[in-house]
Amino acid sequence: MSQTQPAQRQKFPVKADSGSGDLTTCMAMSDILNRIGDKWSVMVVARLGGGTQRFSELRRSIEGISQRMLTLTLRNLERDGLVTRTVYPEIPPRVEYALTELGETLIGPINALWAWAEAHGQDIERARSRFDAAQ
Amino acid sequence: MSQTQPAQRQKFPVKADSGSGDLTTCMAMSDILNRIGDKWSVMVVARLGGGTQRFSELRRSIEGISQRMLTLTLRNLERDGLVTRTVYPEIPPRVEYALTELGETLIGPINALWAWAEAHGQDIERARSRFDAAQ
DNA sequence: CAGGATCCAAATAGATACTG
DNA sequence: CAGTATCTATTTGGATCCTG
Repeated sequence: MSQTQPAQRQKFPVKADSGSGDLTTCMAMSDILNRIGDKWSVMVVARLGGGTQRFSELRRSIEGISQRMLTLTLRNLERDGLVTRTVYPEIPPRVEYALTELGETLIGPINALWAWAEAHGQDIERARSRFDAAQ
Repeated sequence: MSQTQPAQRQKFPVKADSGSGDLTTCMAMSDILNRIGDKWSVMVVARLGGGTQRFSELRRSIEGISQRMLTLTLRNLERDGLVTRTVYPEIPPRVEYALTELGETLIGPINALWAWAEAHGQDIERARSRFDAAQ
């Protein structure tokens, strides 16, 4: 809704040239999905899209996430260069997380997906009920 | 997406108050990600974005997918109303899969993600190496 | 050809306890 | 506060065999 959408000139590699040209893209895609397609990453990125947040703020704002999973999710996002982790050597400790520039570029696509979810969630729900009833 | 049926969406405890309406979207988002964020769904949808395909065509075009996973993935996509399954009573059997209208609407967001993956795959790769080296 | 059924290995997630 | 460390439960995914 608010974020900039990256210009998108590229069509799908559906009609792949028979070369292996977009195998790399497939792999990259698979990779990306393994990263942001997990249970919590998108939620975290979305949250950080609103600005820097501390660990406990994230934990409170993401309903249902366990401490462990938040830690792991943040670690992985940091590893992939999507999130920065800043430790302030105070007592009690304070650690702040923020999106990197790379992380910010993800917000566009995520928003697109978010919008889709918002628009078609009920369609899926209904399709599911119909399908289940038919069994 | 298991041997049994469920693949239930994540249940988020809904706060009574709000006014933010954010939680519903969160639930829907969680839902969507559980569907299309799995290991193969996006690949299958992408493939079907190019038009109707038979089971074995899909299997060949999606490197590394097992028969079982393709079956399960297609079943779930069908259940969610994203894909249609058409059986032709011939011998040997022919089964064709295609996107529904709902499924087609997913292609936009998926393309956005795809483009992102294409554009930033190397960045992630490099960030990862750097992070791992720093440990 | 397009799967269904089983079995098993691996990856993920949650709960709990502990720490600087 | 912001984590680690463990242990366990659940979910996945793959291999293999079987069928109309």
